[in-house]
Amino acid sequence: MYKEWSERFRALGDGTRLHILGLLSVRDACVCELVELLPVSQPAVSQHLRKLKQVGFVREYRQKSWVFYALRTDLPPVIAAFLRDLPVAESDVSWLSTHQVAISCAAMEEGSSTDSSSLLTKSLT
Amino acid sequence: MYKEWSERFRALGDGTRLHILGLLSVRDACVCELVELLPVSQPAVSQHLRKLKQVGFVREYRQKSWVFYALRTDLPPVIAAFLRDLPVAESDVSWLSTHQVAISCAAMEEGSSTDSSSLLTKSLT
DNA sequence: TCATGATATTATTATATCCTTATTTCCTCA
DNA sequence: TGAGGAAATAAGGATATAATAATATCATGA
Repeated sequence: MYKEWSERFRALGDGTRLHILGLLSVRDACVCELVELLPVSQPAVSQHLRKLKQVGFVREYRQKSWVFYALRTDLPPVIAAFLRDLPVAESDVSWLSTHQVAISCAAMEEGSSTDSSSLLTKSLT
Repeated sequence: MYKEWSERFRALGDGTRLHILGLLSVRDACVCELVELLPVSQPAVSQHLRKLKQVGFVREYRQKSWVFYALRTDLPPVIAAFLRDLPVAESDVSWLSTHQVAISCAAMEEGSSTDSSSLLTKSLT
């Protein structure tokens, strides 16, 4: 009866995963960006993302060479409410706003317009 | 930054503890009642209660020979909202409603009126 | 199709978690 | 004050978790 919710909460019960969710609440991000912003190795980030995907908190989509992760829009209301209030470090927000490596690269490589914000508004398929 | 919340969620990340919180959302209960309703030993129940107390989800108070546990009323809003929606097995609800061992004993022993419901409405000190 | 870079998986280790049994502590009340 | 019951703590073992390093997979573009 409580198995599903205990799994969801275990997924939230780790500082690194909360950090990831906070970052994704600012904008979608690819794995390499998360690796830059988090104090753990790339495999560790991958494993955390897998866990977050298993419980249905994030989805992934491929953009050029990069795998982007995004918060799902069909989160349980309690979880969605929590993530809305989740604080994000100012330094993280500014990094994501300015130093957008992968998004810049993607935008350049596909020769699209200078509006790279379209990458941030992907809807859940 | 995320330490406090990850600890709270780790406390919720266990089926037995969610079960306990569900029971306490019906009414306050003493440890021996929880032991009867849960499929684990008395020390295990005590340890779960300690963890729930450490993160501020429950409080304890003594009533005669028994230690009662109750949900705190100053929970973080997200947690309070979750607990309001948390389902409780019908069998648990009926056990707590009818087979109220410790409360009956306490009421009898202190020779009080037949209204044992006062025990259920303790406010947080 | 092959090389490359991005991500995922595997193997391993250290630590944390959760259970049990045994024991101790702490109230209550005779 | 001391006997008895209720609950907490301690000790120990099995499993889960989270990190790393090493390796494998996979998509892209030349």
